[in-house]
Amino acid sequence: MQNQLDVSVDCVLFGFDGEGLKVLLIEQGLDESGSLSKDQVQTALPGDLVYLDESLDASAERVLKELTSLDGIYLKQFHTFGDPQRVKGLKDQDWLRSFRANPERRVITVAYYSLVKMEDYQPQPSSFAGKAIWVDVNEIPDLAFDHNDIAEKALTVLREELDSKHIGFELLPEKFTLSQLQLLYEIILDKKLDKRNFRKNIKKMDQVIPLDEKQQGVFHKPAQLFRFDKENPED
Amino acid sequence: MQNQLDVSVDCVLFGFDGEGLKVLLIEQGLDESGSLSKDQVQTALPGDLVYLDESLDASAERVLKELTSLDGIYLKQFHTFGDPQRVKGLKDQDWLRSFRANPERRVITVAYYSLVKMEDYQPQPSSFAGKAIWVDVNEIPDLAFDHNDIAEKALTVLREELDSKHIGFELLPEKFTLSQLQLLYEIILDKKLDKRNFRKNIKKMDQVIPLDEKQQGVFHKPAQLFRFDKENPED
DNA sequence: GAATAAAGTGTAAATTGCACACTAAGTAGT
DNA sequence: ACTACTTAGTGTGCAATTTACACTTTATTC
Repeated sequence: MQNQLDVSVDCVLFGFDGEGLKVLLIEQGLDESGSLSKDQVQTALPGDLVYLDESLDASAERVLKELTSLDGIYLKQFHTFGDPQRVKGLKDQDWLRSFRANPERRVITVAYYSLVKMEDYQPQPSSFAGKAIWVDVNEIPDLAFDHNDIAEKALTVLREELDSKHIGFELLPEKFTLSQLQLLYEIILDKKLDKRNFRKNIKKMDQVIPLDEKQQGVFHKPAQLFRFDKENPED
Repeated sequence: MQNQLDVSVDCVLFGFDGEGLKVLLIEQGLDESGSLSKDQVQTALPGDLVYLDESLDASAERVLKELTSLDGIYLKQFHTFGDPQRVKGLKDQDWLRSFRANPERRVITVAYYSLVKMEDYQPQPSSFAGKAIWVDVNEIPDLAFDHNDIAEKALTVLREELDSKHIGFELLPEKFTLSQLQLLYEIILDKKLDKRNFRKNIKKMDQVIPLDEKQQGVFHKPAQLFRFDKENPED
């Protein structure tokens, strides 16, 4: 009595570059020859099959680490996608065959999202067969499988969890100004926030610690820098 | 390139009997002889392997329907459990063998929770090999696999989603009083609520509709009855 | 008709959320 | 050194929401 599906993890990796919210995607060619003709490029979320002796969380961490060589960053399981046709029924089965799944088999995927400081991001070229690219969340192209659905849901969940979990900081550099933080919130939530009210709220959180340091290299009033203290439990 | 895991769904089915919040569990004997010696009984959440051509949601609905023969009731995926040892590494592998999974294989499970009116619950004896029993959430015995973790997480998620999704009503009989509803909320949230404030909040929701009918057979002032209108979108 | 048991109802105070505009501090250019 | 520019930083009043709190009503039972 078995059903024998393949199980993968996919990771929606968010980054922020000061302009827009980005997602990391993998661009992958059809063949291994290295010759990428434009219309044979497939774009997908980073993901991999789960190893037989590895937990789901460990698997997602591994995918993340292969991309960024970073440990201990925010990573959250948010949904499992298991439509029978999500992989099998695709048009371009040739591409599939060369990618990672046997097109005769069904793959369900456990999706995680993750927030990384782009300053820490060090692409590891050899880890995925394709090239890693950052794409603005508003400009995500057609992705493989149901990865557009996965990315969309990740963004929805990020928005829902942003306030309650105070995770926005994870996307900023080590030291940041409150204006940078506010801009990030505005971009994620896709709405303007009032400066004074925003600052009032932030200053209630004692995970946000002012530094004895000011912003440098700007031609206007330099801003106070802050850092985020992960260890300090909020409530 | 395959990993070949088994995938199941497990369902945490909540019910309310006016006293406490209950969970439906399946009691299962070691052998098929029908002779259940007490210490060979295993208790577990209802669940099953996902069929090869069936979506995860459909699979959870099927499990639910096998138990209750009910359709269209609230059912929500809340987490996927995939520790490599969650099934394989158990002590009592003999029992496992007879249950539903090959102990040599790894099973990951997508967990759903669901809310059912106990008045609607009609156990379908033949659908699961074992006997279905309602157990108070505070008195859940040792369950198979990691089912205690699953049940605990389901309860956490139910608490979190109770307010935002207005799903408490799903647990009450067709016609209910506000006191019954308040008691249910108090039990789920495990705290006392203020009667007047509670009623103010409920009366804001236009999904809760007063009936031209009063409670009968009580030795005190009879209460107004209400029903819940699922169709009316809240916001 | 008296006792009992739960239903049902309003108000005031405290808290939180929201809108709103000016001063401060630095840089760049003259 | 002064002016223009640009973003940082700060407080208050009003509205809305949340919280705390106690008595009257309506039925049943004896």
